[in-house]
Amino acid sequence: MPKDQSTEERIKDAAKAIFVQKGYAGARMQEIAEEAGGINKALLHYYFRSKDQLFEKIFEEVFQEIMPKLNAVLTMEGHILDKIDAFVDEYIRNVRQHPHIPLFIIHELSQNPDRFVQKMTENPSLPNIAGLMMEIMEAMKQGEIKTFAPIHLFMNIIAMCVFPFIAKPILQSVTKIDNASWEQMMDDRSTAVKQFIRSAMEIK
Amino acid sequence: MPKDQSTEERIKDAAKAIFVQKGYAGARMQEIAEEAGGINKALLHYYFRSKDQLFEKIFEEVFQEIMPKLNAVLTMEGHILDKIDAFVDEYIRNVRQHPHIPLFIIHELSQNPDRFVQKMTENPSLPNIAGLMMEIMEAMKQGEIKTFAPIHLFMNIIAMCVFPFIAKPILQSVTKIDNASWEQMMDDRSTAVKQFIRSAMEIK
DNA sequence: TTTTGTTTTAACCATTTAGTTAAACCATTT
DNA sequence: AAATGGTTTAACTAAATGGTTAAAACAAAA
Repeated sequence: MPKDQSTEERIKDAAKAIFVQKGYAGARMQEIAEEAGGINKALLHYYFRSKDQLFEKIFEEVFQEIMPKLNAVLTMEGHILDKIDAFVDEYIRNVRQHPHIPLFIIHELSQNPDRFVQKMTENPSLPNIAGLMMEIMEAMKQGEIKTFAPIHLFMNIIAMCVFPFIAKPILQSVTKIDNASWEQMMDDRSTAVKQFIRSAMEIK
Repeated sequence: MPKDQSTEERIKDAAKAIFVQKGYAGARMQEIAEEAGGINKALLHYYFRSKDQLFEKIFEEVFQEIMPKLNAVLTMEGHILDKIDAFVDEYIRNVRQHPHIPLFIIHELSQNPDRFVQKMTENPSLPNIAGLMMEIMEAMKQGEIKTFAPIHLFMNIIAMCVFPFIAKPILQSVTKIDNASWEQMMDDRSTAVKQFIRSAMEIK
Protein backbone atom coordinates (compact mmCIF):
# COMPACT_ATOMS: atom_id res chain seq x y z
CA MET A 1 0.00 0.00 0.00
CA PRO A 2 1.66 3.20 -1.12
CA LYS A 3 1.79 5.62 1.74
CA ASP A 4 3.58 8.25 -0.29
CA GLN A 5 1.64 9.06 -3.43
CA SER A 6 3.89 11.75 -4.71
CA THR A 7 6.78 9.74 -6.15
CA GLU A 8 4.70 7.18 -7.99
CA GLU A 9 2.51 9.94 -9.38
CA ARG A 10 5.49 11.97 -10.48
CA ILE A 11 6.85 8.95 -12.30
CA LYS A 12 3.55 8.30 -13.99
CA ASP A 13 3.19 11.88 -15.10
CA ALA A 14 6.72 11.88 -16.47
CA ALA A 15 6.26 8.54 -18.18
CA LYS A 16 3.04 9.73 -19.73
CA ALA A 17 4.69 12.84 -21.09
CA ILE A 18 7.62 10.93 -22.59
CA PHE A 19 5.71 7.91 -23.90
CA VAL A 20 3.02 10.05 -25.46
CA GLN A 21 5.59 12.22 -27.14
CA LYS A 22 8.07 9.59 -28.31
CA GLY A 23 6.16 6.34 -28.35
CA TYR A 24 7.23 3.14 -26.64
CA ALA A 25 10.28 2.47 -28.79
CA GLY A 26 11.53 6.04 -28.69
CA ALA A 27 11.14 6.54 -24.94
CA ARG A 28 14.11 5.98 -22.59
CA MET A 29 13.79 5.01 -18.96
CA GLN A 30 16.56 7.47 -18.16
CA GLU A 31 14.68 10.30 -19.81
CA ILE A 32 11.55 9.47 -17.86
CA ALA A 33 13.53 9.54 -14.64
CA GLU A 34 14.96 12.93 -15.52
CA GLU A 35 11.56 14.25 -16.54
CA ALA A 36 10.24 13.21 -13.14
CA GLY A 37 12.89 15.43 -11.62
CA GLY A 38 15.92 14.25 -9.67
CA ILE A 39 14.67 10.71 -9.54
CA ASN A 40 16.84 7.68 -9.89
CA LYS A 41 16.26 5.36 -12.78
CA ALA A 42 16.14 2.43 -10.39
CA LEU A 43 13.04 3.90 -8.82
CA LEU A 44 11.11 3.36 -12.00
CA HIS A 45 11.88 -0.32 -11.70
CA TYR A 46 11.13 -0.30 -8.02
CA TYR A 47 7.63 1.00 -8.70
CA PHE A 48 6.84 -0.59 -12.05
CA ARG A 49 9.28 -3.49 -12.46
CA SER A 50 9.88 -3.03 -16.20
CA LYS A 51 9.51 -0.63 -19.09
CA ASP A 52 6.78 -2.85 -20.48
CA GLN A 53 4.71 -2.76 -17.34
CA LEU A 54 5.19 0.97 -16.91
CA PHE A 55 4.08 1.51 -20.48
CA GLU A 56 1.06 -0.70 -20.12
CA LYS A 57 -0.03 1.23 -17.03
CA ILE A 58 0.32 4.54 -18.82
CA PHE A 59 -1.35 3.32 -21.96
CA GLU A 60 -4.25 1.94 -20.00
CA GLU A 61 -4.69 5.16 -18.05
CA VAL A 62 -4.57 7.35 -21.13
CA PHE A 63 -6.93 5.02 -22.90
CA GLN A 64 -9.47 4.84 -20.11
CA GLU A 65 -9.27 8.57 -19.72
CA ILE A 66 -10.58 9.32 -23.18
CA MET A 67 -13.00 6.47 -23.86
CA PRO A 68 -15.68 6.90 -21.21
CA LYS A 69 -16.14 10.56 -22.09
CA LEU A 70 -17.02 9.59 -25.62
CA ASN A 71 -19.69 6.97 -25.07
CA ALA A 72 -21.17 9.19 -22.41
CA VAL A 73 -22.22 11.48 -25.25
CA LEU A 74 -23.02 8.52 -27.45
CA THR A 75 -25.69 7.30 -25.04
CA MET A 76 -27.25 10.74 -24.79
CA GLU A 77 -30.94 11.26 -25.44
CA GLY A 78 -32.46 13.41 -28.17
CA HIS A 79 -32.36 13.98 -31.89
CA ILE A 80 -29.54 12.25 -33.73
CA LEU A 81 -28.13 15.46 -35.15
CA ASP A 82 -28.08 17.04 -31.71
CA LYS A 83 -26.31 13.99 -30.45
CA ILE A 84 -23.74 14.26 -33.19
CA ASP A 85 -23.29 17.94 -32.37
CA ALA A 86 -22.66 17.08 -28.74
CA PHE A 87 -20.25 14.36 -29.75
CA VAL A 88 -18.26 16.72 -31.95
CA ASP A 89 -18.14 19.38 -29.27
CA GLU A 90 -17.08 16.99 -26.58
CA TYR A 91 -14.52 15.24 -28.74
CA ILE A 92 -12.79 18.35 -30.02
CA ARG A 93 -12.83 19.99 -26.62
CA ASN A 94 -11.16 16.96 -25.09
CA VAL A 95 -8.60 16.46 -27.78
CA ARG A 96 -7.55 20.09 -27.66
CA GLN A 97 -6.64 19.62 -24.04
CA HIS A 98 -4.48 16.60 -24.84
CA PRO A 99 -3.42 17.05 -28.45
CA HIS A 100 -0.80 14.29 -28.47
CA ILE A 101 -3.05 11.52 -27.22
CA PRO A 102 -4.77 10.47 -30.46
CA LEU A 103 -1.59 9.96 -32.45
CA PHE A 104 -0.06 8.15 -29.50
CA ILE A 105 -2.97 5.75 -29.22
CA ILE A 106 -3.24 5.19 -32.94
CA HIS A 107 0.46 4.60 -33.36
CA GLU A 108 0.90 2.23 -30.45
CA LEU A 109 -2.28 0.43 -31.35
CA SER A 110 -1.14 -0.16 -34.89
CA GLN A 111 2.11 -1.59 -33.49
CA ASN A 112 0.07 -4.01 -31.43
CA PRO A 113 -3.54 -4.21 -32.67
CA ASP A 114 -4.49 -6.93 -30.23
CA ARG A 115 -3.95 -4.56 -27.34
CA PHE A 116 -7.18 -2.79 -28.19
CA VAL A 117 -9.26 -5.91 -27.88
CA GLN A 118 -7.49 -6.76 -24.64
CA LYS A 119 -7.98 -3.31 -23.13
CA MET A 120 -11.60 -3.37 -24.16
CA THR A 121 -12.40 -6.76 -22.71
CA GLU A 122 -10.65 -5.76 -19.48
CA ASN A 123 -12.86 -2.72 -19.10
CA PRO A 124 -16.40 -3.21 -20.37
CA SER A 125 -17.03 0.49 -21.07
CA LEU A 126 -16.93 -0.21 -24.77
CA PRO A 127 -18.87 2.24 -26.90
CA ASN A 128 -22.11 0.89 -28.25
CA ILE A 129 -21.45 1.47 -31.93
CA ALA A 130 -24.03 -1.03 -33.11
CA GLY A 131 -26.68 0.86 -31.17
CA LEU A 132 -25.60 4.12 -32.71
CA MET A 133 -25.79 2.58 -36.18
CA MET A 134 -29.30 1.41 -35.48
CA GLU A 135 -30.30 4.82 -34.28
CA ILE A 136 -28.85 6.45 -37.37
CA MET A 137 -30.66 4.04 -39.65
CA GLU A 138 -33.88 4.61 -37.79
CA ALA A 139 -33.54 8.37 -38.22
CA MET A 140 -32.95 7.81 -41.92
CA LYS A 141 -35.98 5.62 -42.23
CA GLN A 142 -38.03 8.26 -40.45
CA GLY A 143 -36.84 10.80 -42.98
CA GLU A 144 -35.11 12.89 -40.32
CA ILE A 145 -31.78 12.82 -42.12
CA LYS A 146 -30.60 11.87 -45.56
CA THR A 147 -29.85 8.26 -46.33
CA PHE A 148 -26.16 7.48 -46.12
CA ALA A 149 -24.20 4.39 -45.14
CA PRO A 150 -24.02 4.73 -41.34
CA ILE A 151 -20.54 3.29 -41.05
CA HIS A 152 -19.18 5.89 -43.43
CA LEU A 153 -21.01 8.63 -41.62
CA PHE A 154 -19.48 7.42 -38.39
CA MET A 155 -16.01 7.39 -39.86
CA ASN A 156 -16.48 10.83 -41.36
CA ILE A 157 -17.43 12.31 -38.03
CA ILE A 158 -14.51 10.83 -36.15
CA ALA A 159 -12.14 11.68 -38.96
CA MET A 160 -13.07 15.34 -39.11
CA CYS A 161 -12.76 15.68 -35.35
CA VAL A 162 -9.45 13.91 -34.80
CA PHE A 163 -7.48 14.26 -37.97
CA PRO A 164 -6.45 17.91 -37.64
CA PHE A 165 -4.77 17.13 -34.32
CA ILE A 166 -3.03 14.05 -35.62
CA ALA A 167 -1.71 15.73 -38.72
CA LYS A 168 -1.11 19.15 -37.26
CA PRO A 169 2.56 19.43 -38.29
CA ILE A 170 1.85 18.62 -41.92
CA LEU A 171 -1.32 20.66 -42.15
CA GLN A 172 0.31 23.64 -40.52
CA SER A 173 3.23 23.49 -42.91
CA VAL A 174 1.21 22.88 -46.02
CA THR A 175 -1.25 25.64 -45.25
CA LYS A 176 1.45 27.97 -43.89
CA ILE A 177 -0.55 28.75 -40.79
CA ASP A 178 1.34 29.98 -37.74
CA ASN A 179 0.62 28.79 -34.22
CA ALA A 180 -1.62 31.67 -33.25
CA SER A 181 -3.79 31.34 -36.34
CA TRP A 182 -3.92 27.59 -35.84
CA GLU A 183 -5.39 27.94 -32.37
CA GLN A 184 -7.80 30.49 -33.71
CA MET A 185 -8.83 28.07 -36.44
CA MET A 186 -9.32 25.34 -33.86
CA ASP A 187 -11.67 27.67 -32.03
CA ASP A 188 -13.87 27.52 -35.10
CA ARG A 189 -13.32 23.86 -35.78
CA SER A 190 -16.19 22.52 -33.72
CA THR A 191 -18.70 24.83 -35.34
CA ALA A 192 -17.36 24.15 -38.80
CA VAL A 193 -17.56 20.38 -38.44
CA LYS A 194 -21.06 20.49 -37.01
CA GLN A 195 -22.18 22.77 -39.79
CA PHE A 196 -20.60 20.53 -42.43
CA ILE A 197 -22.29 17.43 -41.08
CA ARG A 198 -25.67 19.12 -40.82
CA SER A 199 -25.29 20.47 -44.31
CA ALA A 200 -24.56 16.99 -45.57
CA MET A 201 -27.23 15.15 -43.61
CA GLU A 202 -30.11 17.52 -43.05
CA ILE A 203 -33.00 17.10 -45.38
CA LYS A 204 -33.70 20.15 -47.48
CA MET B 1 28.71 4.92 -59.33
CA PRO B 2 26.65 1.84 -58.45
CA LYS B 3 27.05 -0.75 -61.12
CA ASP B 4 25.02 -3.35 -59.28
CA GLN B 5 21.52 -2.05 -58.54
CA SER B 6 20.19 -5.17 -56.98
CA THR B 7 21.78 -5.10 -53.52
CA GLU B 8 21.14 -1.45 -52.85
CA GLU B 9 17.58 -1.82 -54.04
CA ARG B 10 17.00 -4.86 -51.87
CA ILE B 11 18.25 -2.93 -48.86
CA LYS B 12 16.04 0.01 -49.63
CA ASP B 13 12.98 -2.17 -50.06
CA ALA B 14 13.70 -3.93 -46.80
CA ALA B 15 14.41 -0.68 -44.97
CA LYS B 16 11.20 0.80 -46.30
CA ALA B 17 9.19 -2.16 -45.09
CA ILE B 18 10.70 -2.09 -41.61
CA PHE B 19 10.80 1.67 -41.11
CA VAL B 20 7.26 2.13 -42.32
CA GLN B 21 6.04 -0.61 -40.05
CA LYS B 22 8.01 0.18 -36.88
CA GLY B 23 9.07 3.77 -37.23
CA TYR B 24 12.60 5.05 -36.90
CA ALA B 25 13.02 4.30 -33.21
CA GLY B 26 11.50 0.85 -33.42
CA ALA B 27 13.45 -0.31 -36.46
CA ARG B 28 16.67 -2.33 -36.02
CA MET B 29 19.48 -2.41 -38.55
CA GLN B 30 19.79 -6.13 -37.96
CA GLU B 31 16.13 -6.64 -38.80
CA ILE B 32 16.47 -4.66 -41.99
CA ALA B 33 19.43 -6.79 -43.00
CA GLU B 34 17.47 -9.95 -42.37
CA GLU B 35 14.44 -8.61 -44.22
CA ALA B 36 16.68 -7.93 -47.20
CA GLY B 37 17.53 -11.62 -47.17
CA GLY B 38 20.93 -13.07 -46.30
CA ILE B 39 22.57 -9.70 -46.23
CA ASN B 40 25.17 -8.68 -43.74
CA LYS B 41 24.43 -5.81 -41.40
CA ALA B 42 27.70 -4.19 -42.40
CA LEU B 43 26.42 -3.86 -45.93
CA LEU B 44 23.78 -1.42 -44.80
CA HIS B 45 26.53 0.80 -43.52
CA TYR B 46 28.60 0.25 -46.61
CA TYR B 47 25.77 1.57 -48.77
CA PHE B 48 24.18 4.14 -46.48
CA ARG B 49 26.78 4.91 -43.80
CA SER B 50 24.35 5.23 -40.89
CA LYS B 51 20.83 4.46 -39.73
CA ASP B 52 20.04 8.15 -39.92
CA GLN B 53 21.09 8.48 -43.52
CA LEU B 54 19.32 5.28 -44.52
CA PHE B 55 16.17 6.53 -42.87
CA GLU B 56 16.38 9.92 -44.50
CA LYS B 57 16.68 8.30 -47.92
CA ILE B 58 13.68 6.10 -47.32
CA PHE B 59 11.61 8.88 -45.84
CA GLU B 60 12.41 11.13 -48.74
CA GLU B 61 11.51 8.46 -51.28
CA VAL B 62 8.25 7.58 -49.61
CA PHE B 63 7.42 11.22 -49.26
CA GLN B 64 8.19 12.15 -52.84
CA GLU B 65 6.28 9.13 -54.01
CA ILE B 66 2.97 10.29 -52.62
CA MET B 67 3.15 14.07 -52.92
CA PRO B 68 3.42 14.66 -56.67
CA LYS B 69 0.41 12.45 -57.33
CA LEU B 70 -1.73 14.67 -55.18
CA ASN B 71 -0.97 18.09 -56.56
CA ALA B 72 -1.26 16.61 -60.02
CA VAL B 73 -4.96 16.30 -59.33
CA LEU B 74 -4.98 19.61 -57.49
CA THR B 75 -3.88 21.47 -60.59
CA MET B 76 -6.49 19.79 -62.73
CA GLU B 77 -8.94 21.81 -64.80
CA GLY B 78 -12.70 21.82 -64.43
CA HIS B 79 -15.44 22.39 -61.89
CA ILE B 80 -14.30 22.48 -58.27
CA LEU B 81 -16.53 19.60 -57.21
CA ASP B 82 -15.24 17.45 -60.04
CA LYS B 83 -11.73 18.32 -58.97
CA ILE B 84 -12.50 17.30 -55.41
CA ASP B 85 -14.01 14.06 -56.71
CA ALA B 86 -10.85 13.33 -58.63
CA PHE B 87 -8.74 14.16 -55.61
CA VAL B 88 -10.69 11.81 -53.38
CA ASP B 89 -10.53 9.00 -55.93
CA GLU B 90 -6.81 9.42 -56.50
CA TYR B 91 -6.00 9.76 -52.83
CA ILE B 92 -7.93 6.75 -51.62
CA ARG B 93 -6.74 4.62 -54.53
CA ASN B 94 -3.14 5.45 -53.69
CA VAL B 95 -3.42 5.00 -49.97
CA ARG B 96 -5.07 1.62 -50.36
CA GLN B 97 -2.01 0.44 -52.21
CA HIS B 98 0.29 1.62 -49.41
CA PRO B 99 -1.85 1.60 -46.29
CA HIS B 100 1.01 2.09 -43.82
CA ILE B 101 2.46 5.20 -45.42
CA PRO B 102 0.19 7.89 -43.96
CA LEU B 103 0.67 6.88 -40.34
CA PHE B 104 4.37 6.52 -40.96
CA ILE B 105 4.69 10.01 -42.38
CA ILE B 106 2.49 11.59 -39.77
CA HIS B 107 4.27 9.89 -36.92
CA GLU B 108 7.79 10.63 -38.06
CA LEU B 109 6.85 14.14 -39.00
CA SER B 110 5.43 14.85 -35.59
CA GLN B 111 8.67 13.57 -34.09
CA ASN B 112 10.54 16.03 -36.25
CA PRO B 113 8.23 18.71 -37.64
CA ASP B 114 11.02 20.69 -39.28
CA ARG B 115 11.71 17.81 -41.61
CA PHE B 116 8.59 18.63 -43.58
CA VAL B 117 9.70 22.16 -44.30
CA GLN B 118 13.13 20.88 -45.24
CA LYS B 119 11.80 18.17 -47.55
CA MET B 120 9.46 20.65 -49.15
CA THR B 121 12.04 23.32 -49.81
CA GLU B 122 14.37 20.70 -51.27
CA ASN B 123 11.75 19.61 -53.76
CA PRO B 124 9.67 22.46 -55.14
CA SER B 125 6.69 20.27 -56.03
CA LEU B 126 4.80 21.71 -53.10
CA PRO B 127 1.04 21.61 -53.49
CA ASN B 128 -0.49 24.96 -54.25
CA ILE B 129 -2.92 25.14 -51.37
CA ALA B 130 -3.35 28.89 -51.53
CA GLY B 131 -4.44 28.54 -55.15
CA LEU B 132 -6.93 25.87 -54.23
CA MET B 133 -8.34 28.07 -51.48
CA MET B 134 -8.76 30.89 -53.95
CA GLU B 135 -10.51 28.63 -56.37
CA ILE B 136 -12.86 27.38 -53.68
CA MET B 137 -13.69 30.90 -52.58
CA GLU B 138 -14.30 31.93 -56.15
CA ALA B 139 -16.71 29.03 -56.64
CA MET B 140 -18.53 30.08 -53.48
CA LYS B 141 -18.76 33.65 -54.65
CA GLN B 142 -20.14 32.44 -57.96
CA GLY B 143 -22.77 30.50 -56.09
CA GLU B 144 -21.53 27.17 -57.42
CA ILE B 145 -21.13 25.68 -53.95
CA LYS B 146 -22.26 26.60 -50.48
CA THR B 147 -20.23 29.07 -48.47
CA PHE B 148 -17.95 27.33 -45.99
CA ALA B 149 -14.54 28.20 -44.57
CA PRO B 150 -12.17 26.80 -47.24
CA ILE B 151 -9.51 25.69 -44.79
CA HIS B 152 -12.03 23.57 -42.92
CA LEU B 153 -13.36 22.13 -46.14
CA PHE B 154 -9.82 21.23 -47.11
CA MET B 155 -9.18 19.56 -43.78
CA ASN B 156 -12.46 17.67 -43.96
CA ILE B 157 -11.62 16.24 -47.35
CA ILE B 158 -8.16 15.06 -46.37
CA ALA B 159 -9.44 13.76 -43.06
CA MET B 160 -12.18 11.63 -44.57
CA CYS B 161 -9.77 10.17 -47.12
CA VAL B 162 -6.85 9.34 -44.86
CA PHE B 163 -8.23 8.74 -41.43
CA PRO B 164 -9.75 5.29 -41.99
CA PHE B 165 -6.35 3.96 -43.02
CA ILE B 166 -4.55 5.56 -40.12
CA ALA B 167 -6.98 4.35 -37.53
CA LYS B 168 -7.82 1.01 -39.11
CA PRO B 169 -7.01 -1.16 -36.06
CA ILE B 170 -9.21 0.87 -33.75
CA LEU B 171 -12.03 1.33 -36.20
CA GLN B 172 -12.02 -2.32 -37.11
CA SER B 173 -12.17 -3.34 -33.48
CA VAL B 174 -14.76 -0.84 -32.42
CA THR B 175 -17.04 -1.60 -35.33
CA LYS B 176 -16.34 -5.33 -35.16
CA ILE B 177 -15.70 -5.53 -38.88
CA ASP B 178 -13.60 -8.42 -40.15
CA ASN B 179 -10.89 -8.06 -42.78
CA ALA B 180 -13.02 -9.12 -45.72
CA SER B 181 -15.83 -6.70 -44.85
CA TRP B 182 -13.29 -3.97 -44.25
CA GLU B 183 -11.91 -4.28 -47.76
CA GLN B 184 -15.42 -4.34 -49.09
CA MET B 185 -16.20 -1.19 -47.17
CA MET B 186 -13.08 0.44 -48.56
CA ASP B 187 -14.38 -0.36 -52.02
CA ASP B 188 -17.29 1.92 -51.24
CA ARG B 189 -15.27 4.52 -49.39
CA SER B 190 -14.43 6.68 -52.37
CA THR B 191 -18.02 6.92 -53.48
CA ALA B 192 -19.27 7.56 -49.97
CA VAL B 193 -16.83 10.40 -49.33
CA LYS B 194 -17.56 12.05 -52.64
CA GLN B 195 -21.27 11.78 -52.03
CA PHE B 196 -20.91 13.21 -48.54
CA ILE B 197 -18.91 16.19 -49.74
CA ARG B 198 -21.31 16.91 -52.59
CA SER B 199 -24.24 16.62 -50.24
CA ALA B 200 -22.62 19.11 -47.93
CA MET B 201 -21.44 21.58 -50.55
CA GLU B 202 -23.85 21.40 -53.45
CA ILE B 203 -26.41 24.13 -53.62
CA LYS B 204 -30.02 22.97 -53.48
C1' DT C 1 47.43 -14.59 -65.34
C1' DT C 2 48.17 -10.78 -62.70
C1' DT C 3 46.35 -6.54 -61.11
C1' DT C 4 42.97 -3.38 -59.62
C1' DG C 5 38.92 -1.79 -57.70
C1' DT C 6 34.47 -2.97 -55.84
C1' DT C 7 31.42 -5.78 -53.01
C1' DT C 8 30.68 -8.80 -49.10
C1' DT C 9 31.70 -11.06 -44.88
C1' DA C 10 33.06 -12.28 -40.09
C1' DA C 11 34.69 -10.64 -36.18
C1' DC C 12 35.05 -6.94 -33.40
C1' DC C 13 34.28 -2.34 -30.72
C1' DA C 14 31.96 1.32 -28.13
C1' DT C 15 27.89 2.97 -26.48
C1' DT C 16 23.42 2.78 -24.98
C1' DT C 17 19.91 0.75 -22.48
C1' DA C 18 16.96 -2.09 -19.48
C1' DG C 19 17.41 -4.12 -15.42
C1' DT C 20 19.79 -5.63 -10.65
C1' DT C 21 21.82 -5.26 -6.13
C1' DA C 22 23.54 -4.01 -1.87
C1' DA C 23 23.82 -0.47 0.95
C1' DA C 24 22.19 4.00 2.67
C1' DC C 25 18.37 6.80 4.12
C1' DC C 26 14.34 7.95 6.55
C1' DA C 27 10.19 7.82 9.11
C1' DT C 28 7.58 5.35 12.48
C1' DT C 29 6.98 2.27 16.19
C1' DT C 30 8.66 0.07 20.37
C1' DA D 1 17.58 4.89 21.49
C1' DA D 2 17.03 0.68 18.92
C1' DA D 3 14.53 -1.81 15.68
C1' DT D 4 11.62 -2.16 11.77
C1' DG D 5 10.01 -1.59 7.16
C1' DG D 6 9.41 1.02 3.33
C1' DT D 7 12.03 4.22 0.05
C1' DT D 8 15.99 5.91 -2.53
C1' DT D 9 20.57 5.87 -4.29
C1' DA D 10 25.09 4.68 -6.54
C1' DA D 11 27.33 1.37 -8.74
C1' DC D 12 27.01 -2.40 -11.34
C1' DT D 13 25.70 -6.19 -15.03
C1' DA D 14 24.14 -8.16 -19.27
C1' DA D 15 22.32 -7.67 -23.50
C1' DA D 16 21.28 -5.09 -27.50
C1' DT D 17 22.54 -2.05 -30.92
C1' DG D 18 24.86 1.07 -34.16
C1' DG D 19 28.98 1.22 -36.19
C1' DT D 20 34.01 -0.22 -37.69
C1' DT D 21 37.65 -2.92 -39.77
C1' DA D 22 40.57 -6.03 -42.00
C1' DA D 23 40.43 -9.52 -44.91
C1' DA D 24 38.11 -12.47 -48.31
C1' DA D 25 35.48 -12.96 -52.60
C1' DC D 26 34.48 -11.36 -56.92
C1' DA D 27 34.51 -9.16 -61.34
C1' DA D 28 36.76 -6.62 -64.81
C1' DA D 29 40.77 -4.74 -66.96
C1' DA D 30 45.70 -5.01 -68.29
